[in-house]
Amino acid sequence: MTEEAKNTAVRRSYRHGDLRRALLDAGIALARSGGPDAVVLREATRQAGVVPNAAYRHFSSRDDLVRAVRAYALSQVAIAMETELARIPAELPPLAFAQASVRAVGTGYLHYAHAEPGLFKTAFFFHENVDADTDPAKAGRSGMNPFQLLSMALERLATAGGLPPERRLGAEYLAWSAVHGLALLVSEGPLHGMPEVQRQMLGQRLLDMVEKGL
Amino acid sequence: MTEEAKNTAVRRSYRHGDLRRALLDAGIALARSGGPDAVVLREATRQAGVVPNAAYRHFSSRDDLVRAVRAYALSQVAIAMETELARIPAELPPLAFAQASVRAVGTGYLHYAHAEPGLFKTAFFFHENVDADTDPAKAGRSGMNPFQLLSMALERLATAGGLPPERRLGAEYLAWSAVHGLALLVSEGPLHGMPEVQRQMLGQRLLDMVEKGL
DNA sequence: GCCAAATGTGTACGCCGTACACATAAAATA
DNA sequence: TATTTTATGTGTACGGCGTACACATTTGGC
Repeated sequence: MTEEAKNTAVRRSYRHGDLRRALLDAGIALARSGGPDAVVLREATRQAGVVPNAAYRHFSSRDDLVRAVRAYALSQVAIAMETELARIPAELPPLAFAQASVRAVGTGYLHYAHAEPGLFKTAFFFHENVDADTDPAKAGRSGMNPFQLLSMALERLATAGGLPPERRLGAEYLAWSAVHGLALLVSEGPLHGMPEVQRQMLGQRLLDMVEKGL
Repeated sequence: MTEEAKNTAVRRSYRHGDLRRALLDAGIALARSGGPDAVVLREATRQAGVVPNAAYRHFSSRDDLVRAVRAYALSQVAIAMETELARIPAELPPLAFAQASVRAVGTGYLHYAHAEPGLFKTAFFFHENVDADTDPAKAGRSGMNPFQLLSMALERLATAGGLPPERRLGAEYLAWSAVHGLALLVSEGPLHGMPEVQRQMLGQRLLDMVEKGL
């Protein structure tokens, strides 16, 4: 037992080893199964096998913990988008490549919202404590956040001639609106639990709509 | 003082008069300034000048009170939509009338989301306790809920030939997605506090997108 | 080896939702 | 009108939450 007292295990020594990590993991697990409201500080400390107040050595408040979980969730969303982007054949003609990029970021976004509703909701749970630098997103794997990835895709589209310059400004928000709305209906709204096939179908039609209507 | 001890007033007699109404009013006020999470039962009873447990004679739980507030908020959304629908000149040619209808319901929805972010969020706060008959909405003034009003507008569009039959199925959800997404970005998201003009502009462009892309 | 900094503990407070027994006013019945 | 039932508000209590403050223990630098 060279290394004991790890993240989820109930440690035996006074010191924990990496309590911050353990609390974050617990917070992520809680958010995964219930969204941001389910991230309760005392429960996280319980899972880490530590007294409630120990958390305050690593997070200044419950909200601070939620923020950390949100940063994680946002990076996961970014990764989901990047994964879809990576599937695009590089040899595609410019316009097709750009269109595929827009669809890819949308698909990744929708996919994550369906696969991890709780974390998705945590990632884009505005409402409270929105500080400018955190919003709309934190880091991704490529160093870009979800919003930046969307902007990039739309810029590709504009450059390739698929998006008239006069419609460029604010296009991120229009596309984001459409995709975000469907993501919510699917992840926690009336479309929750919809069969996979129908969900993908609806996602594709929504992206058609965005592409045609932008 | 023929009638005293009304809604917000702190009554003097043992009986309140209409505690249920007073609690609902308080709940609405709380939701208005902070969304569903701000609806705290004890505060509502405080505002009604009554002991906490008195609430349980009228609402079986806090969630029950929130549900009542949500029903109110939904009816207000419906009314906002109906108000916009009423502005449409009846003598318009069928297709134009149908298109105007779709825009009207979208505009009403967006307008309410901007004017009453807290209540809007309460109205469409899925996530918890979604029971089939309550979802997606409760009653409006015309007896229709927001979702039904949207469906009606889209049906007009389909009938007028503005929406190909093969694209009719699920069109409500596509349109709803787009509008709902923007409503969220505006009411509690990164677009919160955006100047009125820009907001309306963005709303119109979004509805353009929906119209062209559906 | 000693001291200071970092990290976990103990105790306590005021919120919250809500269960249960009790008090009182209004309505129904006689 | 007198009495009983029912509706409605009160009192007390419990456990859970976030978190403030003082205290204990370990670790790391000198």
